[in-house]
Amino acid sequence: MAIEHAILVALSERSASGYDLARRFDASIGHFWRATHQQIYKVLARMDENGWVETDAVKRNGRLDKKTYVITPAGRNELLRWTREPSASDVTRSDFTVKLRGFADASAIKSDTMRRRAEHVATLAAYEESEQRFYPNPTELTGADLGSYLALRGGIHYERNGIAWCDEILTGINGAEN
Amino acid sequence: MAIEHAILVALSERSASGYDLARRFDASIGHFWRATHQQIYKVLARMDENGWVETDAVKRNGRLDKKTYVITPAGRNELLRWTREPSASDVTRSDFTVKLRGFADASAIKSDTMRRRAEHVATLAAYEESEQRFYPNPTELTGADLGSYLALRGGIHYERNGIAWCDEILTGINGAEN
DNA sequence: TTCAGCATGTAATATGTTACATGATTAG
DNA sequence: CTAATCATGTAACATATTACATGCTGAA
Repeated sequence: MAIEHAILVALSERSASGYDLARRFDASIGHFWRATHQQIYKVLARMDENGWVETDAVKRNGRLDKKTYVITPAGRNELLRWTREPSASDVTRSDFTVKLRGFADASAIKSDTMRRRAEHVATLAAYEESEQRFYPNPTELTGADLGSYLALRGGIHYERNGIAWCDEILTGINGAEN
Repeated sequence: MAIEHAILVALSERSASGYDLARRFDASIGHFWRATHQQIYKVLARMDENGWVETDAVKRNGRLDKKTYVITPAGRNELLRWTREPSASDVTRSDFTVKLRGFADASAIKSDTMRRRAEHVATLAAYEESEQRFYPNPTELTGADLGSYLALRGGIHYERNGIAWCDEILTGINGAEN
């Protein structure tokens, strides 16, 4: 009961095909909810049965129809109902933290930490570019734009935090070596 | 291929029954990897077949044996092998961020944010207490103790970051109201 | 005697991943 | 003409959750 809602949010921003949604999940939404196209197609079919979405199918000689999914009033209603429920706390499953805690090989952990740090730096740069480009005047935002901006800010916080933690890990490991 | 490793880490610290592991997953390890007792029992059975763990079963008249799981050399080997692989980036699935991005009901999001902030504050306090109690001299730590400490530090960073983000969300929503 | 905690598990269901399958269109 | 991108899906498998089932022990 949650990928449905992520899809509803995506469709409330803009109608899309399954393929299109998959790409959007790879890009912005994927930063806090990942989904493959196979899963998206299955869930969309179920949501269609529920009446949360409608399709606008376009025939394509011989091939499967191209479908554009549109959120229905019932879908918007469901999104609203779900928004009003307290949200479950985030389940962060972190292989890396398991590894760190096990500490089976200090030098492997060290190089993994450096690799992760570089990933955080790259993602942060991408987020900051989006921030500058799309939200030059954050204090003037309202509604869905404000929500998207605050979600992006969450990503920025998360990446900065990740970098700081990596630095602390590296300092800790280097200190223990001497 | 990951809850196995979390269990191996737990068992490398200390042998335990399935029930015991479930409790440890509720407590410290559960902060970065959650698992129910049902899942743990199933996975332990598989790990036993793989030879990663051994059981030290105690008969209990009529009832199912009480089993204490012990990590084997093969299990330690597997843990080492896995540690040396680069770790997959964390999959953070955040209902809350989906909600925030959808922004279907500002006042519901506001109260949810306040609730989450309080959770972060409480968890942070618990972590900081552990830090003070168990790691009074962090610069002297080595090996698994250092790993556990750095994992805890990750939790502390995470909670502080969560609080800062909640504050930013609340400021943003309050600003948009005026 | 009742409730919490210890202790083990099965079964059904839901969710998510990986592999496979097909074919058009467009840019180099 | 070849590779990438658009576009849809099925099938098999793996993983995780929820409901159910059982029974002892010790404290209030």
